[in-house]
Amino acid sequence: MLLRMSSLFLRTLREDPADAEVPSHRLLVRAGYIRRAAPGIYSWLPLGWKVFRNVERIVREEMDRAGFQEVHFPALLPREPYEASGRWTEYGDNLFRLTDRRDNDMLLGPTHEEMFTLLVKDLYSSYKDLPLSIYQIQTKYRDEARPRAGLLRGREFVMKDSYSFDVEDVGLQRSYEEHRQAYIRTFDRLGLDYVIVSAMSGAMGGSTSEEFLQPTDVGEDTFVRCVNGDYAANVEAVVTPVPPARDWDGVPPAHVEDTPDTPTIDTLVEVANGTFPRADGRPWTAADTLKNVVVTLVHPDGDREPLVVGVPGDREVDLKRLEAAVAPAEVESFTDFERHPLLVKGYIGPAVLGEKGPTGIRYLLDPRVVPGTAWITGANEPGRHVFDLVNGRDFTGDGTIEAAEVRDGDTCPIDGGRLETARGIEIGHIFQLGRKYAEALGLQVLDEHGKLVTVTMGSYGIGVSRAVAAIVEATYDDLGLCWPREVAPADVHVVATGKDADVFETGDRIAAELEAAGVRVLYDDRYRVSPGVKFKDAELLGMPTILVIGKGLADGTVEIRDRRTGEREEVPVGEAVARVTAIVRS
RNA sequence: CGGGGUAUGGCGCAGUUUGGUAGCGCGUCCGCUUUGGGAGCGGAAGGCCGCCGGUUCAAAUCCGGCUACCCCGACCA
Repeated sequence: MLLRMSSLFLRTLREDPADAEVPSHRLLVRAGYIRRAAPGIYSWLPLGWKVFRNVERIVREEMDRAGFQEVHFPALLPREPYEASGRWTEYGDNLFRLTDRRDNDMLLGPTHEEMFTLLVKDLYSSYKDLPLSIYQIQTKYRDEARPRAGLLRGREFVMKDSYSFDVEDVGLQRSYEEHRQAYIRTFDRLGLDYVIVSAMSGAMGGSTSEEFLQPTDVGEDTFVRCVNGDYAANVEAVVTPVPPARDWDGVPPAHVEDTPDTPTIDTLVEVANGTFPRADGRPWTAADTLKNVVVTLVHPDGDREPLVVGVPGDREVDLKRLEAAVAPAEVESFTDFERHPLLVKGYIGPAVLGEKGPTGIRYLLDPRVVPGTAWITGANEPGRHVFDLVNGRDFTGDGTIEAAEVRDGDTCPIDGGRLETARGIEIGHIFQLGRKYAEALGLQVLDEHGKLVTVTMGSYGIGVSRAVAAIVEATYDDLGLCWPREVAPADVHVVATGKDADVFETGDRIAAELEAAGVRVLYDDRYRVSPGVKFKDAELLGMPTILVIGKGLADGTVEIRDRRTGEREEVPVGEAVARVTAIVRS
């Protein structure tokens, strides 16, 4: 259907909207693709809706091609299934809740694991029915504390979510791999320049998990990748290579020293260098100290447990990494020093820690704190620290934990190369859920021996509306939007400039012929609009090819421009349709 | 939830310090001119100045309270 600018429901803005910061948000609003309806909730206008549906179509085609079957659940859901899985309470304020006229609790679905699981349970009861992968493309509702950046984090958004059901673990791995391949094809077609990173399954339970990230500074996820290209991971999932254990021969016995007024690492290093210079003359640094950070874990059943994390003093504890490591427990700051008199704030040391120590508090160490390493650390008395305290000789932890911050330049766990940090938008996430939901909701089938077994599941998501924004972030330039052809609202933007009837007659004819040839056309047939306005709009709106009909017509030529490269070519009017068609099909 | 900011026509903003007819640019409508890089001239429509209360002869402006939105952080498959 030919899109005519003269009647298209569109108003482009000459200036940036004041409330939009990130490029995708700014440009989509300015180019008249979306409008804000409420915080984190957007309306789609004709051009935006076309892009959205193109993205949705590509996702659907690739899911169908992989043999997954599409279903469609309601967005408005009853409370019971979410009560059964525990998420009615777990989701907390992020759940949009409402009641119907009979006062029954309802919710707007934030995600649909429960519904899928129960549907399969309803219909299937034999191992012969499996494996099965089903999906939907559905509007999801999450009452985010802080929606931001337009489509990147909304309270209403569209997600494609798939679920796989298998009897055995190997089957789950196969289903997972099928989804992984389908995602690769999907994101390739969407024109994204994504990175696949190892991720934490976090609160979802389960084991293997990977994220598809579109690298960009405005992304909300931080990930690392090895400069040698053999490793990429979300910071939460980064594995620290463990240095070899060291020999502690020659390390003097541990000795406690007075270090007044040194509650922080900085003050400690200063006093250590001033009062206790090292024998070899090398100055103490923060990396020589062992920092013991107390936090409170809140377990899902409500139990509160203090935990001490020991990290080299030059690193902070990264709360996100810590939470990922202790999931499903949550982390709160520790304030209860009154009930734990042995914990001396600012001077906490290993001597009182550990499940077998005087406090009985679990003590987990950063992987860098290997046996044989010597540390300056708290002596559990105000103003006192212990020097040359050796792991394995003088203290041990209850295990290790990945909770220290990850930094640019850290070491790759695969080949020892340098890790670089970057930000990205999460556009897809695949993981092996395992049996958590199947167990909670009683999804079992009979195996070949007639025995009931619990089904193992995988869960796979693509943020469809978010992908629209991610594509913009990956493709925009100074002039405006710049769509990859397959998701663009049209293949070619035909611009008629000038006032001659000839120009518009030619434009009408070429637009019609292009449409007849199967080329999607946006036709700027606005009369009495100056050429400058039309060119600016064409660049802002971002169709991949622009065909200008104007002053060249006197010489029998029109101009074809590539929106991305800016390249221009003059072609005879008679060849314009064939030329554009060839470009579109190439 | 903590910190910062903003709220004036469809959009972007000035006006608030020092109370006195509500303004500018863009957009929209009408007329004439203009047509290869966001045209010109003339005319017009469009505003409970976020809300509630107070002070005052008089409040966009001063005072008190509230709300909404944006940004940073916390939170968030």
